[in-house]
Amino acid sequence: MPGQIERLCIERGLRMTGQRKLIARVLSEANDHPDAEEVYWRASKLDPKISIATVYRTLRIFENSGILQRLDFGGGRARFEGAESDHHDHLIDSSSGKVIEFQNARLEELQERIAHDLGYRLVGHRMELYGVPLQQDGAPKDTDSGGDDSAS
Amino acid sequence: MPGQIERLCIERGLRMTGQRKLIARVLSEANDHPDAEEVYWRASKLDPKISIATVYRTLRIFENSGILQRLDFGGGRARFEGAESDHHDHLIDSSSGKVIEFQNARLEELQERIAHDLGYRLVGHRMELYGVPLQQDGAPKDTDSGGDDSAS
DNA sequence: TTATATGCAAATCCTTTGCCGTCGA
DNA sequence: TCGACGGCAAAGGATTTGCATATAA
Repeated sequence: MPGQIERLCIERGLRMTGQRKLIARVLSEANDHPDAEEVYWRASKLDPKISIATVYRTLRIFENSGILQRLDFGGGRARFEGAESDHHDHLIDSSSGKVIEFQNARLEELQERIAHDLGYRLVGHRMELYGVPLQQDGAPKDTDSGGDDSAS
Repeated sequence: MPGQIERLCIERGLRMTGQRKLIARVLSEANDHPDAEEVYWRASKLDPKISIATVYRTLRIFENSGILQRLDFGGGRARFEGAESDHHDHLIDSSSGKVIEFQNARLEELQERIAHDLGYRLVGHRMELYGVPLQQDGAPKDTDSGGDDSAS
């Protein structure tokens, strides 16, 4: 039983080699947003002979086929997630690096409207929120804070 | 009369060398979001002997001092803008690469709320909208479109 | 004077590519 | 079969860094 990613590969007519099946499987089983090296490590456990070049090539092919979504949370390395899932954005926990997915219709709607008001048709967007856990006590008030780009 | 960037440098006690003054000036005069190489070209016109290494080093120092904001519009190179200006987000014209700045209070508010509802205190965020000019005729209806990361 | 900056070139990091043997359809 | 694919190592692009010299304070 092929995973969702492999199924999509077949749908798009991609040649399914052992390596691609493996990478597809790794991605289907991932609940996080691994970077290329991480995908490589996971795939290596199942096939120690796989090459990092193949991983990069395959990720790019999957991305170009609309099977994967390339993400950028800063830190210089691209990260990936399946593109099939319904749209969502990410909140990155600045203290732990943990990534939380969320959806918000009003947000989407607002973005469309903003783009439209500026004379554009929205064709894509990227949004990441960076936050620290509330709980405990934490800072009493807000903290406008400039954007903190690095999340390594 | 030092520009705004140089003034901030002095405030933070940074040693003001000729190169730093130059780079500060280039940044103060920029109305766009230049990358390191672009800053280098502009600075080179005023001091042909300046090194690209100095530009990179200086940009990083300014960023770490909270004087500059590092941006990432895809394309693999970091871009910069002064951090002093009031907060805004960016809309990138996918067809021309042009960058438009905008502000939207409801958006900010909504982001704060989303983070809070997820149990986080927002400490930063990054948002870019990618769009194509409306005008003319264009596609009749919407086009959800997956996220298009590249804007080179 | 003296710690800090700059220039230059080599080094790093992530990612892509040329070449050639291998393999899926 | 045969063109597409994978492995290896070298190439690339952006950015950083070691080292010796120059310079701001």
